[in-house]
Amino acid sequence: MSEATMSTRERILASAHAALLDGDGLAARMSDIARLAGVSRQALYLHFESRSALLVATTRYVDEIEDVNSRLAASRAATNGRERLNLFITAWGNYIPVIHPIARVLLAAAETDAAAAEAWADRKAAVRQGCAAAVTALARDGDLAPDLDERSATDQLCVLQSYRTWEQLRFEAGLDQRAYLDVVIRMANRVLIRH
Amino acid sequence: MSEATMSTRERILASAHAALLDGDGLAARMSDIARLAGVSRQALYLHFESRSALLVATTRYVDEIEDVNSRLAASRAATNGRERLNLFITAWGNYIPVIHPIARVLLAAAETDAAAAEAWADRKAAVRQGCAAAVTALARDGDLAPDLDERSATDQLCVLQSYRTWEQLRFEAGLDQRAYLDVVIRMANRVLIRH
DNA sequence: GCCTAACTTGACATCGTGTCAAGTCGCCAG
DNA sequence: CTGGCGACTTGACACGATGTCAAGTTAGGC
Repeated sequence: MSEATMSTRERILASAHAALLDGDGLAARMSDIARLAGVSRQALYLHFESRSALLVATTRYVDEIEDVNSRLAASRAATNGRERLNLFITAWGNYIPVIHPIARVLLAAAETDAAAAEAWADRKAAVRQGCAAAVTALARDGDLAPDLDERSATDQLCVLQSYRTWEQLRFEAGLDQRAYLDVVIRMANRVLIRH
Repeated sequence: MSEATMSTRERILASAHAALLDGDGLAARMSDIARLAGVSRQALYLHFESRSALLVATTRYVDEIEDVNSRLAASRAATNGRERLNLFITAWGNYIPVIHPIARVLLAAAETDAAAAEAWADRKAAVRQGCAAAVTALARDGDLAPDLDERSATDQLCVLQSYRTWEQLRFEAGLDQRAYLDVVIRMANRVLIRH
């Protein structure tokens, strides 16, 4: 979709996305986004209630153009639990960098804004569902560690799959994306799998 | 130390601590802290350069009155690596709730303020040192999983010990402190220990 | 040619941080 | 006793960001 054919709303979302990608996205102001979109600052408020609402909408917009659903669908095709676990970790783990710039700002907004907090909670619920499905598949195969119930196993997998874990391993430990995936897959397998 | 005998600076720090503990600490304004301390808002700026500087100082203040050092010292007395690992996880894991209200706000400030970011980085470096020491002790005993080097083992332990992991397990998974410790100890043992 | 929806323009309220200058008060040295 | 100093107060102000408001412009459909 070229700039010219996009509706104003779409141009705003695309510009918000761009503003968050670039440099210090956290500092992106409404006026910056408006300038990028080539509209007035007030136009933003005609389409979105508030900065938080715009951030939430931008998150959904990126989910859509990056097609998060089909990325995650792959893991559902796995024939056994262990494969499903690894495919899910890889699919989600490779999506995190894509939404990271937006997630960062959304999370900051969530500290003070209820709508942003809820939007973030939704995402996490979705990830948790994926984790739970992988755990269930493991349990069905008899591969789940015998001291774990599915609930606790899901909690533990969620921690390993979390956005914060990715942030820490990538930026604090200094791993590259490949090494991050290797580490998380290793940890998940040791934590969850019977052996 | 009674209120009356405290220096103004100490009263400000104690009030900042109280303000962050209570309810929505993130919303604590300079004027709230001043009111609690019984001084003018400007007095805060006579003792601290900025809100961030006050937050950083408050963190150190709490570390001091809660004696974080002696809490962590216990694990250094362990006679073997596995004991040291579990003692360290317990000691730090039990300190997290204590600094949590302050850490939350400091972290939020760190998103935009370099001094706050550095203060937080310092804390994490200290935790990492503790993690590294536990890993080294495991390696010396020959208990470290053979596919791990100490560097990567430390990265993995740091994730499990992180403030964010605590937050997620306590507030999102809904575990109580005891269950949190059990989960992290279990994960750390499965991830790190040869078996 | 008129009407309407979408957008612009510019002014304004609000809130929190941080700064400034002048004033007050108690205490200590000479 | 007094003068001065350091610590704190008071009130005003600048600034930057969000969000609101009212009036004006413009392009397209009828």
